[in-house]
Amino acid sequence: MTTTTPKGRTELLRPDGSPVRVLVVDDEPSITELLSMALRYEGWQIRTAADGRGAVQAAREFRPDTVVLDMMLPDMDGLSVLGRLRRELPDVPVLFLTAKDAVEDRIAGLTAGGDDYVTKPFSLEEVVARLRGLIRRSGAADRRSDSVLVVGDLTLDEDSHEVTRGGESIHLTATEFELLRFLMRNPRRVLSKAQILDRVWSYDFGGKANVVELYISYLRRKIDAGREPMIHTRRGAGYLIKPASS
Amino acid sequence: MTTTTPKGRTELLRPDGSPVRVLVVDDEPSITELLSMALRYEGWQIRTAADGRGAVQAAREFRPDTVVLDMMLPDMDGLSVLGRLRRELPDVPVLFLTAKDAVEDRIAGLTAGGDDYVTKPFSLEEVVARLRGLIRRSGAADRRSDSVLVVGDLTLDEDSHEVTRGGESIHLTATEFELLRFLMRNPRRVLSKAQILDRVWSYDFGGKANVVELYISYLRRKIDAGREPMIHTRRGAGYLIKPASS
DNA sequence: CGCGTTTCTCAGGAAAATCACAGATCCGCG
DNA sequence: CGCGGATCTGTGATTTTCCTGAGAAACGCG
Repeated sequence: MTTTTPKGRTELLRPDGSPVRVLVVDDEPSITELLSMALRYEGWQIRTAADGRGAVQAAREFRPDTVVLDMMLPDMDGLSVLGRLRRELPDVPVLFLTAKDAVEDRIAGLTAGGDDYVTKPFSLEEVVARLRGLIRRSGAADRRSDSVLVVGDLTLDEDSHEVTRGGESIHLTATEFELLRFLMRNPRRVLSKAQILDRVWSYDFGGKANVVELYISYLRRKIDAGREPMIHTRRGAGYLIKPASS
Repeated sequence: MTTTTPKGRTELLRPDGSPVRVLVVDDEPSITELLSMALRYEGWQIRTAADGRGAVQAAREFRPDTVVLDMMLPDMDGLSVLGRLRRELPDVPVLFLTAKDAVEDRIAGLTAGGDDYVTKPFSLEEVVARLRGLIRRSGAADRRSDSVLVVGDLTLDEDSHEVTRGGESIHLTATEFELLRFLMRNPRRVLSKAQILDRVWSYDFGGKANVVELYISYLRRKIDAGREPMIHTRRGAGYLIKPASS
């Protein structure tokens, strides 16, 4: 089920109308904190655990709808934790966090059941998007909630990664796509460069804030080219997207 | 009966609209877990058992539409289990799991009655495809549900393994066929290399994700050669297939 | 056992994406 | 109207990702 808040944000809810519950398992407090903040902001209920033992117990008590699981835990290896979680929560999809390099070798079978993973360092937009996807597809939320964001004549499909304006298909790079998704998930709302940087770029990004301007510029060329602009600058404040002519 | 979800996935249902029920029998928890995840994702209801005794009991209670049966069980040999299962479930088709080498001899005779088998290590695509075939042919699901996938002018017949584009027949190797089937069962959806690997390659595959690129390349030569391409790369995300010109 | 086919590894090169830098442009304000 | 900070964008270096040829190993089959 989805509802739309007065501000235009859509949020996922469970069929009975209660908030989605997410268990976050990672031993680095900075990560669990970062994720907690971001996921609470989505309107979800969060519980955190720092190790496998705590994860299993939290799973038992908290009965989450989905789990974010770091594969690198201090007390037991990721696969054992996964096994025990599965015993507690057979139908709950898991989003794995893995180190960038450890990826290739053995994510075996992990995505087979509809699970998913992101590599560290991740961007919050990516984690949120993937969690939304997992929840949506698992049936914990109403299945009819679909994967298409619409603002005016602009559409963005999170499954096919397809973006269209006025029916015309538009090709975006991965970063452009995430930036546009973030804008479109917050239509008519001014987003500061800092917010955008924190959300769309990975948490360890060391570069200049100028990249936001740069990518806004890229997006405009592709989205607004020739047409009535939908992406607007609020000098000294940030950017916002809204339907043309309003 | 088949229904089509909003996302374009088709799922098998029983004539009364309830989900298909599958009993999975294997003594290795990692296998039952892997299969449970994958088969649940197909929208089926799963029950597992770890030995012959449990299998018979589960059969009696759960009344599955089909059974996945490891022929190597701890308590009794495969044939006895099969016999007792048959007494409980006379008309239910069975998918045998067997070790790669111990195959040919006796299994061949067993499949005469409409059953089927796959050898360990298997790929999930293969298991799912064969189960779908068994269910379809057994009449547990509506018989009209057919075995041909169609995307644009590309067709793939899961029964005859025939592939055509624009009417022209195309010869694919086994791996190419499974990859294309997976793509075509998820048209217009971006599939990551990890997803593809987990689904199309066997669960013990230790190689690099580069094989996916390689086989995509093979497929393109055969499917897209000269024509308008249907297989598309989403850099940093994965691959997807969709009808040409859209 | 030998041959053709299939599967897979490896590595070079091509293509695309990301980002820093810097000069151009815009805007609000005095 | 002119200034200064904020924003925009062209250029090109760097990094990442992807494609594909060549060949080795495994397999299937007669």
